[in-house]
Amino acid sequence: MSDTKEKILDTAERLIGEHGYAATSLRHIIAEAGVNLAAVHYHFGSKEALLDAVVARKVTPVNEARVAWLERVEAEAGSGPVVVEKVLEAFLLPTAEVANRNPGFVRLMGQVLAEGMMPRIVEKHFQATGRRFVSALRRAVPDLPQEEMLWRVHFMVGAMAHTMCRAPIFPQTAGDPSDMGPRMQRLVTFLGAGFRAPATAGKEKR
Amino acid sequence: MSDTKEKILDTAERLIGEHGYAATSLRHIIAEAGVNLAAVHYHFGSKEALLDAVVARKVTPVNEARVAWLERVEAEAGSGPVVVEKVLEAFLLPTAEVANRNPGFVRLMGQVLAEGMMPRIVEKHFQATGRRFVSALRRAVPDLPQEEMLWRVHFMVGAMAHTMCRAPIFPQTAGDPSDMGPRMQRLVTFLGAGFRAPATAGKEKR
DNA sequence: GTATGATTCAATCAGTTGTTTGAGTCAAAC
DNA sequence: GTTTGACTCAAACAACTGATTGAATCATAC
Repeated sequence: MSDTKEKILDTAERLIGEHGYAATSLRHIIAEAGVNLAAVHYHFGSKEALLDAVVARKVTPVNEARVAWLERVEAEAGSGPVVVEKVLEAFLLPTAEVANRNPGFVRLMGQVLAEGMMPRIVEKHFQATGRRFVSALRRAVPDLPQEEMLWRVHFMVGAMAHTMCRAPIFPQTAGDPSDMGPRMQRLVTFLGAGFRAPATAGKEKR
Repeated sequence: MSDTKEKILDTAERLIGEHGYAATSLRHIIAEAGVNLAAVHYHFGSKEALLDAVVARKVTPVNEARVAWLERVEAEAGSGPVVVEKVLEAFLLPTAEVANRNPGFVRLMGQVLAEGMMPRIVEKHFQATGRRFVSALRRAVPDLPQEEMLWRVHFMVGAMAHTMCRAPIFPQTAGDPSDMGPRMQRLVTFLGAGFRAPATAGKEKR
């Protein structure tokens, strides 16, 4: 791959991860990358296509790692029940692994989801893997009504996106703030308990 | 309050809630509001100050309702333990109540948090109430280490923000999609179980 | 060496951004 | 009736946006 092309991808990944898609201009990117503006359109065609390329470059291996991990979990479970935390680990920990050698990418993924940018791009790169994991979760929590399951997946996406790209509001005492591992582990604990919770009673409250 | 000023606030609230702060221009706002561009700067001074005014207008009563509800919960608990779900209800259900007569505002609040826009604004309007609820949660889950508590609050904010301003990725079968009540109730169930979960073991996985 | 195709470059396009200006309008105060 | 202050208006500001152009550069193949 051309050196210029790679510099653009790297810089776009970092800047969009930091400031979001709408707030990051092509001129910010090319200035930091030290390349010409026209190179962006030459190599990618448009700003939106650049974002797509940035996402595509790294999300595919992550999704493959997720599915591979999930298949390992399902194989271990055999015909017995799947532990929901194991499914969540298969989904969340691959990003943590990537994050430690590539923090910019994880923030970008969080931004893509949190900013709600380009539903088309989200759909394109996450739909297939997403459905795969929804099935796995359904098997892990079989008693939960389908609708409540899907809401909980929605909650999970929100918590995950926020965790991947935002600094905590309240100061954390912990060690290395760039190490995603521990916080993802905590997230698994948190979400696992959430998925295990009995379905919400249909009563109106208060 | 001037008619023009109110129209600007209403329209800004709706449009920023729909598209985010960076993606909403003042000209979009004034076109839909049917007012003059200069009126924005006359009444508010700048785009950022407009956002501040939009948030301030309605977040104060919501935060007051939250704290009042929380005080009711704490009074009922007396010196006994506080139920974590009750605390979460005090935090989340006031927004659902507002949402049903004012959907634009809740989406805006979600955007403000999800887009990570204006940390200053978030701090200004949420810090005090936030600390109040962190204390209440600490009392509701006293065995949880402080650090893990704060992470869970972080997860909660993410799930909440996402729920308030994004359509679910996977199609939901449910009834009225604009009714925030049921989904907030489900969120309380989900988050409540998450907060109740025992602290994450410090072991490295895999 | 020359032709070829890929890549880079500065310059420019038309359109949008937040913001400012100064003249104009209007109702209430005197 | 005039003055005053609050408000609205069209017009313009400079800066920035994503995108396009056509000439210049480069390595490679012939």
